[in-house]
Amino acid sequence: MVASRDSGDPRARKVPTMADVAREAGVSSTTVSFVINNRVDQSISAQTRRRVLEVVEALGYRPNRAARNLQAQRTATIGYLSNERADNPFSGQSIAGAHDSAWKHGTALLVVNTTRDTERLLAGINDLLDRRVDAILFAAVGTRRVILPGLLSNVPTVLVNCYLPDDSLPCALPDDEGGGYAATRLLLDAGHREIAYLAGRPGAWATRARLRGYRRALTEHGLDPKQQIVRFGNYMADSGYDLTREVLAGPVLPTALLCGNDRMALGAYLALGEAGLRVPQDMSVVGYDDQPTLAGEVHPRLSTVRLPYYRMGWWAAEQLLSHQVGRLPPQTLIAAEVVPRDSVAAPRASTPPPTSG
Amino acid sequence: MVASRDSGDPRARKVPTMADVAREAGVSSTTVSFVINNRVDQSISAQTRRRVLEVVEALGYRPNRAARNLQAQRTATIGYLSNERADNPFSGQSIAGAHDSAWKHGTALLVVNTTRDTERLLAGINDLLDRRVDAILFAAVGTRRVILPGLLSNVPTVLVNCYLPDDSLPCALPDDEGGGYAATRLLLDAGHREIAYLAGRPGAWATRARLRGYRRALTEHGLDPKQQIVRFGNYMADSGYDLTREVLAGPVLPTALLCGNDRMALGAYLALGEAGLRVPQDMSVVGYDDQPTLAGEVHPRLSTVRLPYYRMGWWAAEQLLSHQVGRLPPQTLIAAEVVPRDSVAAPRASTPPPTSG
DNA sequence: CTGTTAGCGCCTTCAG
DNA sequence: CTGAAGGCGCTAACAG
Repeated sequence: MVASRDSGDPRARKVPTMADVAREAGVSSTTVSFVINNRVDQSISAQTRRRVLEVVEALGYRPNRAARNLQAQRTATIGYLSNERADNPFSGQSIAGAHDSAWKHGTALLVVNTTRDTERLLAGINDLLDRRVDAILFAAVGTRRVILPGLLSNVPTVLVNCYLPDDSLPCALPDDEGGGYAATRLLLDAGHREIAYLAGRPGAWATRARLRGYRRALTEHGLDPKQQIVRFGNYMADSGYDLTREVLAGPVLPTALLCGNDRMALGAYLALGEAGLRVPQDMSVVGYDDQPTLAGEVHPRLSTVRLPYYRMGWWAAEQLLSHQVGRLPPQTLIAAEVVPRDSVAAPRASTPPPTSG
Repeated sequence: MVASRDSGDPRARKVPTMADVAREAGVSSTTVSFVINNRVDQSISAQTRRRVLEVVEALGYRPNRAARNLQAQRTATIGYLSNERADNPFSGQSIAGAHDSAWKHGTALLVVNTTRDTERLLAGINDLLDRRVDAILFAAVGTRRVILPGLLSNVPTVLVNCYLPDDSLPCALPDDEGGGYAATRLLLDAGHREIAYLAGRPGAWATRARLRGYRRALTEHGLDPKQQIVRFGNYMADSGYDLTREVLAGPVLPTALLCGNDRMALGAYLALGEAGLRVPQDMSVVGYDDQPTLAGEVHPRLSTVRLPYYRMGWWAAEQLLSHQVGRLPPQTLIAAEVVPRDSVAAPRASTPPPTSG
């Protein structure tokens, strides 16, 4: 419920300025400024300070940031620029991470979505530059390589979820190899030896990284990756469904399905259900992403690996706001942690591996 | 790839000011201002205009918005304030809608997430006010009633996905009654007469509205809502799963399941699969929300109703930026459109209704 | 058609 | 311990 201050239209009452406070308190505006900003290098008598603060309170004075921005040559604002419309289930997390870090530093977040169009990207950067943001965080919706205009070298910039061909700007990337490794270990440690990998879109950065992790985990366990079933899909639930049916129709039945992401795992759930197989009793399933309102809610709750969107956003803003950008390595991997839930169990019976050589 | 303008550190080269342009072009800064802003009420000789533009180009001059903001007493910025951390799968859509509208108007979006804490909310509003945003869009993550501090009457404000007890601020709300009605009609039109409603959390605004729509559609079709199965859950997939099992175990089997949201529909899919029932051959299912990367991807693709997050955000920003706020009704319903996909078919056999009276 | 002057609201020298 | 003066970069008002 909003109680109108007065019956007139909003902002009718002139908002008090520092000069108003000064006049009312019988001091100069310089003094007011010192009090407002708690300047310790200046000594203000307790007397004066108190009077100023009283007037500030009485008038409801608040400093005008627009004026302060002009004079300070900084705006306590960082630009969050995304490479496409940030409306997927994860983008909010990355924005929230950047936001929370910024807020902690008394800084605001200006969000600008671009399209995949270069013109638009340029316009977005220019707008941010014109507004004199202190720094820019450029975020991609899906992990990828990007090409960016040189304009960005005019302001501290950190990349999130993407990287430049020449690594000329520091970036935060999800540790998908580590994630793939951890996901595989989860299954290995539960006793599985036949772990089919229902991978995502072939060629994608994430797909390749996760696959590397998968292979490394297998190898470390003395298993030959070449002996395992690996199929590629497209990261959509349907492809998980189709791939699972293919695998179920195949000659060798794995005891676990490692999926490219949670949506594919969901497709696997559906196909498994149709085939009369139970998760995890008949088949263990592991996803990837920890997709909000999905992974933790399906039945049985899906074991998965959390994509560190929030933390990437947070980390990038932290670097920007603590002026670390110059000292950063080209790429920083942010851990993707395993979220063990209910979709993994020990394999039913220890079936012998496809080849015992 | 970023090509550094020069080898020094960023911003080393002083960015040119309007005075620089004026000096270089041999005119006054007023003239430069007129040219830059394309002021039609002022007449500038083509000669002068061209020279100024050349210098602007040569120096790479761009107006400093911070300075302009101070002088213009407006910032071409609107604040997007959310009642809690906007990191769910939908919040990005609402931000994107507001953003796209703002961008069209040459306006930027300052995003501030608050927590459910009043202190923090107050701090967020004050920050936005201090920064002299031209307007504020207050968005709730889930549709609900809210209480807001009177501070907001100092700036044009529109609410999204929430409303005030006294309707003193205009708001955009999803037309969930219309959505519930449309979803039910989808099933009715396909020939279903026994439509169980697996509703969401009892008492929630959305639940009540959708239920009203459901009942209205039934009644219009000469069906008695009281004869239908209605169960309440909590909007999570698990409750859809549990409720579906309950219904399947019951004495009367409906031919269709109308679910409180897509996650519950997903739970229904899982339970149905386990029971050996196929969607839509054995049971039609309709969800609600059109949850991104979920509804359109499950197998079969889920028929649902799209929650108008993007459009609510867009609409609110439009009102704010076209100064319509004063003329708005207390509540504006934004249509929630049906998205027919593959999870609805005609009922297998026309079983007689539970009671034929 | 163009220039001069003043001021948006704040902060930072530099004097007292 | 406090005040006066000047300027951040831009635009509006008023001359000429």
